[in-house]
Amino acid sequence: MSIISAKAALSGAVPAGSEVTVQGWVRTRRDSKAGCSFIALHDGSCFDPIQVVAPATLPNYESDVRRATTGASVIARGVLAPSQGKGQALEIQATEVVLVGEVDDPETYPIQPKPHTLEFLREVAHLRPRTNTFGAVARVRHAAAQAVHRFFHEEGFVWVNTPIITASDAEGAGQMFRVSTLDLANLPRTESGAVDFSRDFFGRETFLTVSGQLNVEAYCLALSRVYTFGPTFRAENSNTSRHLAEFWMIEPEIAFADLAADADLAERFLKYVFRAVLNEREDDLRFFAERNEPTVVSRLEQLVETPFARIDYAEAIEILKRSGRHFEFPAEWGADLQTEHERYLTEEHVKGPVVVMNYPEAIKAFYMRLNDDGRTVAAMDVLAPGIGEIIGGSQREERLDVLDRRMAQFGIEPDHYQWYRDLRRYGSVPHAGFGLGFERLIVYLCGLSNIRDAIPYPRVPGHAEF
RNA sequence: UCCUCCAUAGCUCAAUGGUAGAGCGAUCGGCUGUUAACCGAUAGGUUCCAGGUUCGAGCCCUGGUGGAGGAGCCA
Repeated sequence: MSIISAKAALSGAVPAGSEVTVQGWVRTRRDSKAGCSFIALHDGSCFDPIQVVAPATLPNYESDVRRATTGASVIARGVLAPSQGKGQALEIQATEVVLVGEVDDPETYPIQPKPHTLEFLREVAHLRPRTNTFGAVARVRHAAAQAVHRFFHEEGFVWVNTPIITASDAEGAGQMFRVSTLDLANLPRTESGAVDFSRDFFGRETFLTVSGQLNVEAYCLALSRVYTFGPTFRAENSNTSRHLAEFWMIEPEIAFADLAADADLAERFLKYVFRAVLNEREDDLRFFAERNEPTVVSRLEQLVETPFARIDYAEAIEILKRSGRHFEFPAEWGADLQTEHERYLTEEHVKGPVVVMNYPEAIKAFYMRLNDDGRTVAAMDVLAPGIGEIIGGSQREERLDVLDRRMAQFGIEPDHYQWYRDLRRYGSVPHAGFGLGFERLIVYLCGLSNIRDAIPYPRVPGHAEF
């Protein structure tokens, strides 16, 4: 008698008539005076639970089966058989039911068999994976993460684990979390009274990383095609449905490549990941389409099949000006595109995904390559209907003299970036890359409205419970 | 950080300044190869906290705390 998952039981992978064991948690139990109880048992292996039919003739029927309330853990052995009822093709005709862990107070068990608000479920983050929604999010997140690694692996990329703890100053990417073992109540001081970080664990100030990009560039200029995929931290006090203090970022970097190659990579990447999730998590996506966002499947299918348009920033500004649309912030050359601008471009003008390229140099980061016109940099944003900006990237400045000028212009201390400058001194090549926040991808895939539901344990200002 | 809205039973929400209610969930019973079943009954309340106004505050005022949406910043 083999132990099988609900997925194996329901998918036909195990032939009907087999003696099997299933184990999981009770979603609902319905008692029938016909002489049995119906237990909807979920184990997370797929969206649907497996129905266990427990006959009243079981010796522990009154003592255990009738106490298997919502949330209890159960092992059931029996025959996988065609269901006599409608609603499922197969079910377990149980010959033995073991109540492994009961719910000691059913009244206060938070996950009741009824709809809950996502806000409430955030307060019980340790139990919310037992719900339809968060089980499905977890499976989609896994499928997407696997697809990310598979895509890069198949394209010959090397996964580089850039450091979590970094001594690099924020290059304008945001506030950083300090990492220190100093005694906060008794800080060592220098003669001038400043905190003496030379006595800290690393002998200097250190922080949690805000990006692995600069580190991964070094590996790019050796291994040619590399990427990072790991946790990233921002200490910004931003309380929105789109920001987390701890999130996962994906940052590929390619050598001997320009911005056009970067945009091509971004397009292939998104299509690969979306196609994989469409193929692998059809059950979960169907649920999200019913529950969250009706277009969640159709918009993914459309994005996979539509070639991404490419327009210049300057062209985008002209399109916005000619649109006749009133924007809260008028589109002007030199200003960054607002959310309302991005949505107009992708949802109404292009009516599909679009890559906007070559932004004014003053509004972009110091490491982005200065174009020959001297006023724009080789930066790109990928915009998609229903979400707006999903990827940001650039060709990097590979010329040391230009990089030094840009660092000076942005007021960046060159001493902290000697190793980064070295990459331009020893065998520099044109290279490019992009970054995207993994949770924003999950929000889009699942049709969620708050990024706090796209990560198991969200960290935001004021909250690090669980 | 700024703006707006919100906070009442385990959950979702009602309640003109005058006796705090319903649905769902839970418990018990009934019924049924059931489908987040159905029918009946029962239990369940510091109305977020601290002040204030009033004969009387869930409701009005002040200050907190917490939540949501939007903005800015960004991924």
